[in-house]
Amino acid sequence: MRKTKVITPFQNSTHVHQRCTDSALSVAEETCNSRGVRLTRLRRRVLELVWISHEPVKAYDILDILRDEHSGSAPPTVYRALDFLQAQGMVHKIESLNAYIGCGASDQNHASQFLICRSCGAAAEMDDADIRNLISDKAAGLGFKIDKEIIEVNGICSQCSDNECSDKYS
Amino acid sequence: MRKTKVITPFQNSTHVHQRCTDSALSVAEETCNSRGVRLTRLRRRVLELVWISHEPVKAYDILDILRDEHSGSAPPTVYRALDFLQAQGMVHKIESLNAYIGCGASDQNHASQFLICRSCGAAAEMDDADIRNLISDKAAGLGFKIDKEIIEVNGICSQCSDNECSDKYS
DNA sequence: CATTGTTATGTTATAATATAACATAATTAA
DNA sequence: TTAATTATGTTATATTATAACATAACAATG
Repeated sequence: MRKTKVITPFQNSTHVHQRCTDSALSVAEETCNSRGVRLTRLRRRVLELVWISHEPVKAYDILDILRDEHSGSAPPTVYRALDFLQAQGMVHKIESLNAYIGCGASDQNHASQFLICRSCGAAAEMDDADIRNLISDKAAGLGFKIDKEIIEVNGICSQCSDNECSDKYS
Repeated sequence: MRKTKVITPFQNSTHVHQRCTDSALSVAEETCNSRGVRLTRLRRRVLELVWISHEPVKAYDILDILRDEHSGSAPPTVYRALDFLQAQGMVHKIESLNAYIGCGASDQNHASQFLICRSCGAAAEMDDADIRNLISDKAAGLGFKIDKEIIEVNGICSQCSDNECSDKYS
C-alpha cells in the first residue's frame, strides 16, 4: 500500500497562509503561460480570494468582496472565473458544500479525495494512488468507464479531535 | 479483494421497474415499523416518486407532481419528506446533481458508492467493502475520523458504452 | 374520553446558488 | 487595422433550499 499523497494538508497553527497563496498563484501563472490560456486580473483575483483560507469558499462570499472592489461585479463575474479556474484545475468545487477550494497542484493531472472537517471547516486534499486504483479497478470490473471521481469524506480532523479530548479536562 | 456488493445495479431493458418500487416500498414500511417512525401517506408518496426511475430525481420535479395531487404542496412539503427519508436511509442525495435517488437497502447500515452514467442518466449504488475499508484506513492513517463518505463516480455505464460502439456501425 | 404534549403538515415568504442572453470591451490573429 | 475571438459587463431569471409561524393529526396519560 502506497503512502497517501497529500496535496493540501490540514494546517497547524504555525502555518503562514500567505505562502500557500503565493505559491498557488505562481504555479497558476506558470501553468496558464505554458498552456497558452489567460490568467486575467479578475481570474487571478478570484483565485486569490478562493485561497483566502483552507475552508471551502462560497461563490457569493467572493462576489461580496469583488463588489467592494468593482461595482460591475455580478454573479456571472464570479461563476465564469470559477469555471475557468476549475477547467484549469486551479480550483475544485466541493459538491457537498456548494463551495470552492484552491488547488496548489494545478500543474499535475491528478485525482482528488477531500477530507472535510466539520469542526474547523477546513478541507484537505489528497491524491491517494491506492484509492484511485481501487475505484478504477472496481468500476472497470462492472464495465463502467470513469470520467471523474468525486470523493468527499466528512468527519473530524486530527487536530480538532485532539482539542475535543483536551476540552474534556479543561 | 472482495466482490463489489451492488445495492442498485444499472438495469437492463427487461427489468420491470414496478418491482423495484414495490420492493423498496415494502422494505421501507417494515423498516419504519420496526423503528417506530411513521411512513405517512405523504412520505410514502414522495418515496414512490423518487423511485419513479433509476435516474436521480429533482426535488422540484417531485413537487410538480405533488402539486397536481394536492394544492397545499410547497417546497417544504417535499424537502421535509426527503429529509425524513434520507435520515431513514431510504433516499440518498446525489450531491453533484442536487438530486435524490431511492435506496432499497434502508434496513441495512451501509456505505454507498454511486456510479452515475452521463449517457443514460442512471445511477447505480454499490457498497464495496474494499473501498470502504481502504478509505477508512487511509483516513485513520491521517488521524481523521469519518462521519460520512460521499463517493460519486461519473462516467459511462457498460450498456451505454456498448451502444456507443454499435452506433459506429449502424 | 379529554387533555396535553408531540409530531407532521400547511402556508407565506425569502435566502442561497447558479445560469441565460445579449451588449460592450479587450486581446489576438490575419 | 480590420476582423475574429475571448473576456467582461449588465439585466434578468432559473433553480435549489430554508425560515418562521400556523394548523392539524396523532399518541400518551390520567
